Amino acid sequence: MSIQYAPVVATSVTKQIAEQIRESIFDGRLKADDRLPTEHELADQFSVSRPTIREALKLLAAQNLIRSRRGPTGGTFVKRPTEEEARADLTTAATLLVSLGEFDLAEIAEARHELELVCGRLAAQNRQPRHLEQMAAEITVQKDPELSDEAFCASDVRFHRALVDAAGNSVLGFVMYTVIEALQPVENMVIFRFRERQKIIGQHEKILAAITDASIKRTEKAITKQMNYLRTQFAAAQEHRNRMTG
Amino acid sequence: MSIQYAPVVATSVTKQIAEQIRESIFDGRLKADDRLPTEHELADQFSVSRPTIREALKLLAAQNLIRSRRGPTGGTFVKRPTEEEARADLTTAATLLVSLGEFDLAEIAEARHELELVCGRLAAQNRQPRHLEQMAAEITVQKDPELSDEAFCASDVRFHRALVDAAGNSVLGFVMYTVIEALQPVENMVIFRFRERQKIIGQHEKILAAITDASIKRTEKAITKQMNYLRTQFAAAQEHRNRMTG
DNA sequence: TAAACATAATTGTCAAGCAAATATGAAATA
DNA sequence: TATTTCATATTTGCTTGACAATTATGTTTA
Repeated sequence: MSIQYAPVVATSVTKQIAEQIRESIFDGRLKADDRLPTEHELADQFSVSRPTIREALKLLAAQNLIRSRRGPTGGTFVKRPTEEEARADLTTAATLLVSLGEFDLAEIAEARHELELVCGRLAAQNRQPRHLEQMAAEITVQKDPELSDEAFCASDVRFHRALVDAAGNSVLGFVMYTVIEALQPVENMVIFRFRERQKIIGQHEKILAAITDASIKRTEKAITKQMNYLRTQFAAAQEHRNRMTG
Repeated sequence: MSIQYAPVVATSVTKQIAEQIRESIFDGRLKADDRLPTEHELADQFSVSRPTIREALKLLAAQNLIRSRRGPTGGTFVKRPTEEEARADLTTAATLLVSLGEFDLAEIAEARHELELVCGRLAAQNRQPRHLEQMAAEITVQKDPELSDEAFCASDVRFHRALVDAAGNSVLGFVMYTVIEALQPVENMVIFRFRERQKIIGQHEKILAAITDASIKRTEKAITKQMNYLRTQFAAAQEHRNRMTG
C-alpha cells in the first residue's frame, strides 16, 4: 500500500487506526480489492502490537469495509460494498431509527403521502411500458384469493416500488425504497388487521390507470385516495394501541 | 449477567461470540445499560482467550451496541444508540451509497427540488416563530462578507434544515436531513466553484418571506427558483467534469 | 503426466503480563 | 470535624511472543 499515515495521538489507538484506514478507503487511496499490508506490517507501520491492529480491523470488518483470508495469497482486502449491500445498510439504519424514534403514525402517513405524490407526478410523466406492466402484474397477483397475507403485503410493496421506479429518478427511488421498507412493519400491521384487499386493489387499479394515461391530476387524486385510506387505518390502529396500553 | 451461552462451534470464533452477544441484546436478555461480565470472565465463559473476546466486542462496538469504560466501576455496557447516533449511521450509509452509486447530478437536483417543495408547502402551513427566527438568523450570518466558504456552506445547510423543521414532520425531516447531508459534497462543490453568494442569499430571503406569509404558492415559486439555479450550476459542474475527464 | 507432499505466507488464537484510568476508602491535614 | 490527599483495587487498553489453521506454490514421486 505504501501510504503514509499520520502518527497516532490520543484517545483509543485502536479507533484512531481504524479511522485512518477508513479514511484512506473513502478518499480513494485504497480502492476496492486493494490488499492492505499484512497485520504484522501494519503493526510495524503504526508502531502498535498485532492484537491492536486486529481490533482496528474488526471495527472496519463490522462495517463491511474489509474482508480477510488466510494463506499465502490471503490477507486483508478492501471490500467496497455493492450498491445492494449499501442499500441494505441504509435500510437497516432507517429501520433502527423507526424502531427507536417514536414516530407518530400520523406523521408517517403524511410523509408517505407527500413522497408518493411526488413519485406519482413524475411517474405520470416518465413511466415506461415495463413499469406499467409490472404494476399490472402485481395487481393480478393481488387478486388471487388464495394469496397469503404475507404474499399480499410483498406484492403491495412491489407495486409501489414499480411506481417509484416509473418516476425515473434513482435518488428519489432510494429515498422511497428506504421509507417504504422502514415503514413496512407498521403498514403490514394495517393490512393484517383490516384485510380489505378489494379496496386496496381498486385503489391500485385507479393509480395505474391514471399513470398509464399520463394524467398528473388523476394520479394525484388516486394516490391521495389510497393514502387517506391508509391514514384512517393508521388512526384506527393507533387508537387500538392506545386502548391496549392505556 | 448470568446468561447461558451455547458452545461455539465453527467458522470464526470471534464472529460467533459477537453474534451470540448481539442476539442476547436484541432478544432482550441484555437491556440498555446492562453490564456485561468483565473481559476475563467472558473469556472464561466462552473458553477463549481475552484478545478473542476483545475482537468480538470490537465488532459490536463498531455498531454502537456497546461502550466500555475503564476502572473499578467500569466494564462493558449495552448501549442503545441514541436517536442522534442512529441518524448519523443513516447519514453514513446514505453518503456511502451516494459515493458509489453513480447518481446523475440532474437526478440529484430534481429529487432535491421535489423534496424541498414538499417541505416548503408544509412549512408554509405549520411554521412556528422559532423556525422563522432561525432562518432569519442564518441569512444574517450569510451576509457577513468575512464568512469563509466552509462557514457559508454550513449556514446554508442550517437554513434548509430550519425550513425542513418548519414543515413539522419528523419522518420527512429525517429523510431530508439525510438527503441534504449526503448530497452536501456535491453542493459544496457548486458553492465553492461559483461563489454567487448574493444570489443565494436573495433566494433565501424570498423563501423566508413566503413562508412567513404562509403563502404556499409563493413558497413553491421561491424554492423552485433556487432549485433551478442550483440545477444550472450542477449542469455547469457536470459539463466541467466531463471536459476534465473526456 | 498426474498425484501426493513439503513449504512458506498469512490470518486466527492463545498466554501472561504491564500500563492507564478511575471509583473507593483510608490517612493526613486544616 | 471537614476536606483534601493518597494508596489501592478493579477493569479496560495494549504489548510481546508464540503456536494453530488455512492455502497457494513448487517439488518430488508413482
